[in-house]
Amino acid sequence: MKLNVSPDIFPPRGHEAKRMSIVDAAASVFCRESFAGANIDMIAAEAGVSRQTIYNHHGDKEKLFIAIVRDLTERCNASIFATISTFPDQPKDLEADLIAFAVRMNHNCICNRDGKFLRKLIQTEGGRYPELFAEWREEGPGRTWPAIAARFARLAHAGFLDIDDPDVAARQFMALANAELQTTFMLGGTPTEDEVVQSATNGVRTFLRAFGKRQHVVRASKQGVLASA
Amino acid sequence: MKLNVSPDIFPPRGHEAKRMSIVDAAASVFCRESFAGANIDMIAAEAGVSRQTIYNHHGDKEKLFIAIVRDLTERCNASIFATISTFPDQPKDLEADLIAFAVRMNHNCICNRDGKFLRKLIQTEGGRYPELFAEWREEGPGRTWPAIAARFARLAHAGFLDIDDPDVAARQFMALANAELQTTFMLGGTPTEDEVVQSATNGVRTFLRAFGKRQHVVRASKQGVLASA
DNA sequence: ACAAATTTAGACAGGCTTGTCTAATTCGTC
DNA sequence: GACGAATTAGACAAGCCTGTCTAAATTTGT
Repeated sequence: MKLNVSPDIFPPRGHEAKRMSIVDAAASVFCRESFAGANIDMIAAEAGVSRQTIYNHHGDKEKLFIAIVRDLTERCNASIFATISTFPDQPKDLEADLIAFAVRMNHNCICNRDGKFLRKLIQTEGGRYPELFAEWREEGPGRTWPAIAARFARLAHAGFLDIDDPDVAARQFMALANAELQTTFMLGGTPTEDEVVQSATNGVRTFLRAFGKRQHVVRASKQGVLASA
Repeated sequence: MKLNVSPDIFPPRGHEAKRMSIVDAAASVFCRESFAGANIDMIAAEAGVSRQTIYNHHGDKEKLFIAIVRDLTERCNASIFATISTFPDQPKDLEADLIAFAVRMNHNCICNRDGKFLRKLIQTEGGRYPELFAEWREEGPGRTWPAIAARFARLAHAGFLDIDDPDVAARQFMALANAELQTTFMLGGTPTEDEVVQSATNGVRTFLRAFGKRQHVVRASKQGVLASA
């Protein structure tokens, strides 16, 4: 009798462990060397696995690459949705809460390993596998942007922001939060904690100068942001 | 006696023509295939030149690549400075003039051939030649950002904008103007004219909501977004 | 401890690429 | 038209990489 909880077809457990270490190593090597520059021996060495095992698991280099992108897309999406769920729906301090959200977004979805790798692979190999990356576009941006926009719409509806088009606002929010990190991202670098916070702070302040309720709130005297605490 | 005006060592003129077509083709192929995936025969074919000629001109694949990046950096810098010189110092219609400037920036420096190629090469191969791309960073962003910031500072000083930190404002301006084009850029695509104008328009409007001179003057009763129109 | 499945190291053919070389050809100039 | 420089096509060795194959060693479940 099997005590196997998951309905997977793969019998043992070391098998899955190998599979994961292959995927990890492959992502790293494909990012560092590009698809054409990567070779299976590097990946095998970095995964601590023999070359043949990689072929056993994934068939060939191209199938391996596709598996990596699908894997990264899935994991990144999970991170993004998890982070979106921490969006401040009822902020105590709107500025501070949005800054913290922007910083979380950076940490969990953009600057972390998966985020960096996926971004690099899309940029580098996007042209080579149109259908694969079209798939990413639908599953990724196609689903996450509306989710972020919905949160801003709710915040606006609750009276915290003055937004015409939530979709535009969502994209501008992220663009502003990362405005100072663009050059670093271009070169594949990772910004320091301070840089992330700095960029998020400046970005959110500008965002609130544009979309924050101004004197409307104070005008009626009591229904202010602080009142919700 | 030579009538050669330039002090170059290369005698004829067809020589230079070949050199240029090699550089063009190499940029295109390196971008499409990545450094490792590109091969000299492709470049030779696309340049309409024999393989040996490429070796005569550039020595080897790596030297050729470096020459391409230097060449693109130089040309892109020229475009950027030329475009910066069209910044609206004395705007008649601030919003319209800034939108037009943002659109020019996109056309001449980001969506054009050189801009797309240089960006792609930096993203793709940035990690492989740290010194080369450090050089780009100094010559490119290191010089262009301050130039843009200076223009915004002047505009603020002239009373058109309310800006604390011109460097931050410059980065945020560009980030906002391109906010809606990020996904397209990621995949190496070129946005349509409409998309560029749309993104620039939305970006500049938000920028002006944040930094435009507002109702300080009007505060007493007439303050509306519409008042700024 | 045993049997089945998996992994490993290594060898291997086939293909592709770089960079060199040579001999013939073309180009630009006088 | 003639000269010299540049270009061309093609062959070439050397190296690297993919993907397959084998036989041995290891792991896994019972």
